[in-house]
Amino acid sequence: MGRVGTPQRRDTRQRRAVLGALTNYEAFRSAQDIHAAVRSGGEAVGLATVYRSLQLLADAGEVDVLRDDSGELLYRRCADRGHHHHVVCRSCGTAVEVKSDAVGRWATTVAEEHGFTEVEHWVEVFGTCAKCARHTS
Amino acid sequence: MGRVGTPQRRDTRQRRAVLGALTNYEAFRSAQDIHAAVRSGGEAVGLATVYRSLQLLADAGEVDVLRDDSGELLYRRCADRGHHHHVVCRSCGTAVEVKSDAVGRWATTVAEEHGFTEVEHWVEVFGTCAKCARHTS
DNA sequence: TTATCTGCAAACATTTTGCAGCGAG
DNA sequence: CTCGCTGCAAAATGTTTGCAGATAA
Repeated sequence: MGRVGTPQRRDTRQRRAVLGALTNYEAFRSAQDIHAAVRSGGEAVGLATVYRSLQLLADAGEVDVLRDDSGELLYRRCADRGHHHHVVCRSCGTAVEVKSDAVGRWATTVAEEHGFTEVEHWVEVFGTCAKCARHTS
Repeated sequence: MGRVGTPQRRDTRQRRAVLGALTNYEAFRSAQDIHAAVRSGGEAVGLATVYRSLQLLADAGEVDVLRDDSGELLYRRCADRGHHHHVVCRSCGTAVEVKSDAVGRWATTVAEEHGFTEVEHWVEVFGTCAKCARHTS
């Protein structure tokens, strides 16, 4: 009879490196950017391992994930582990965490009015942050 | 001196076929699904042409685009040409158009409070539609 | 006639996966 | 000693693009 349930998680040098790169970093970044950051920090970690670690962290709710316009996945470790949204800078990825029960309630209500169940909502706000506005103008 | 501005749009059999497949179809579908639908309707159209047509239609605001969980782009022709959101069925793609000035105002306000400009928001609601809930249960 | 469109195949970019060896527990 | 993890390279996926010929206007 096969093993069920979540396998043990091991504490490896590579996973510590990925988590380290995410900690206290305010911008959403792609897996490739994070990989580059880890490497330039002196740690040798394979790209596939970075992808696998990020997936694990995302599944565990340790990091937030969103897609940019081009469809690339971006990752960031947020202070708030609960449900929240982001205001993300289109140009540098910097993000601010935002809470709003109102939006969630609106989504659920509207969906249920149309006969939908198991309602989930996805809200992201994009803009140009103050710093990037200064550089660009 | 080179030509500037939008090139002429030609009315071809292929584009009519793609637009036809989108007209009065309530679900969001991938380019590949739409391609299959066009073909099974008896029209010979290349996949690349379908992609190009959809891009053109999307740029013109004639069709709405969103990404599903897997990152695939889905297309649908909506009645409302203005800004609106969708409640989309996770399982069949059927979508209901929803208007909400409140959500837009909330997004803009919150973003500006944090110093962001050129604010844009992205809101989609996912759920299981009544029909699919019946089939699955 | 001529600029745009089409089809095909090749190119792309991101992400996933198979596998053999490594290493945490 | 085991079973999960890693690195690499190969595969998979969805989408885009170059080019030569077809075709609206």
